[in-house]
Amino acid sequence: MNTNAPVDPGLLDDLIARGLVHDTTDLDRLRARLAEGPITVYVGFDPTAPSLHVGNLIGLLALRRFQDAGHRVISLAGGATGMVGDPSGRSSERNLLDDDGLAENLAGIVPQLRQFLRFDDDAAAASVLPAKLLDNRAWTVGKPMLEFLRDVGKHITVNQMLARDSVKSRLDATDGLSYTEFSYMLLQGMDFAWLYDNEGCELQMGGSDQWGNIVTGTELIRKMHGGQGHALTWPLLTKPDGEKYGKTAGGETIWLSPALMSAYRFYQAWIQVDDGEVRKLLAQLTLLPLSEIDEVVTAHEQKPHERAAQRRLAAELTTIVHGADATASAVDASAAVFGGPVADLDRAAVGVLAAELPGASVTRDDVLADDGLVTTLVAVGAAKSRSEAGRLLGQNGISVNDAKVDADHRIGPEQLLHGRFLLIRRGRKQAFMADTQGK
RNA sequence: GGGUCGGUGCCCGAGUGGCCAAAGGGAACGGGCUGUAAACCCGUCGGCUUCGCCUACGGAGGUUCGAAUCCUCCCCGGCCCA
Repeated sequence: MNTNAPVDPGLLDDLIARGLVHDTTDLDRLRARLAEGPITVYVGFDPTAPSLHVGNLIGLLALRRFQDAGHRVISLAGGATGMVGDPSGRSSERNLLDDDGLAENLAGIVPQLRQFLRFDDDAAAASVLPAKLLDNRAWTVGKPMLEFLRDVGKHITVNQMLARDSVKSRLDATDGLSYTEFSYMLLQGMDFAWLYDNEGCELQMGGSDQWGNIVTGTELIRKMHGGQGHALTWPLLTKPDGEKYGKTAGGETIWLSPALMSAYRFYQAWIQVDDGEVRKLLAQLTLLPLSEIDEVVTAHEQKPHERAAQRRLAAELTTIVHGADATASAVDASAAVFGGPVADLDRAAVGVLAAELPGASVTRDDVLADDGLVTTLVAVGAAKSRSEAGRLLGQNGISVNDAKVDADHRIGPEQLLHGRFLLIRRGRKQAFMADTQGK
């Protein structure tokens, strides 16, 4: 490897301009180090769920930005740390994952980690340094406890651990903090120190809630190896009200896995973003150059009703996560749902909707029954219960194939699109498909 | 281990024998206005076979005509003491 390979000198300033730098250890030193040549950097992802979600997107893209800028990146699957649970940013104790759950989550996440970076041949083709994917179980699982206490624990005082915000807030809270979670920062710190020692990794990045964990790592690097580690954190993605980002209009987590959230729903989540948020999100979550982002935003401000900025944001993100084809389908489906009458859609277009929209299959008899509407609303997920379905109907919140319906509405066979489908809308933004499959 | 305070609906938080499916706030959802935006206004916000019934106030019993509210035991957490 040519350690003198050219690196993009503008990387750090670009990150700052995008609002992606919340805090760093000694910015000047980091800047100087980055100027010297490729650095090895890592971001860790704990398998807390079977898929990554928007919250992880900044981290994935951060690695991508570093790789594109000529650096060597490591994405770390937290198979070990995931067993313990990070108390950072949480007000209550985590439930421990069992082995099966952990294995399942890892199986879901690891391919996603691969998806965002360039490995081996792909890296060669793009002439960037190949990315590396590691699992911290490799150096953690077999670690004897006494060795851990002597090698790692000895270097960190409980005094500093107690001073961490993540710990302090939990000490003040009524739920307390278990010793297990308290120890989390040592495990993560050990990761950084191990990567420094074995992979030459000098920089760890993460959300601002990771600061304490990361700095524990730089501390260990200094004490165990006499080296200099750097930390860089970005602000957590939050909504204007300070809530963590990651929920859709329907209140569901924005997952990256198509199995958990279709491309259409993912696309819609971004289309609906507030005007005030869109520039920030474009800057932080896309790879578009800032100059282009400013153009898009300016255009949007001139004709806000066209929602060009939201469309661009949604398209960019959906492409990154789901690919160009899925994005095209999502755009088509969106046009169908929010465009003209669905009765005009051909069979293929309805098929796309059926695939992209949440929904369910129901029997023709159930749909056509006296209470078929309510039954269908619940089956399809438009209402959580029959009570809620009734309420929504009473509030004028439901339409079937574009037409508002009331509680007395009875579904007739002529309403079935292409003899089998029903487009159900709840409110302005949510759409569902019922499919009788001719049954 | 002892003492003490506490565990209420998605969250926070009132309630301390009937008027409680449980105040108030937040979130969320629907309607109106819009641009699939914000703000604002109105409404809803446990379930069901919905003018009634069922389930629910950490768990299990008990007292009572009647309990989220009283008693007993248990579980969990905070704080103080050991």
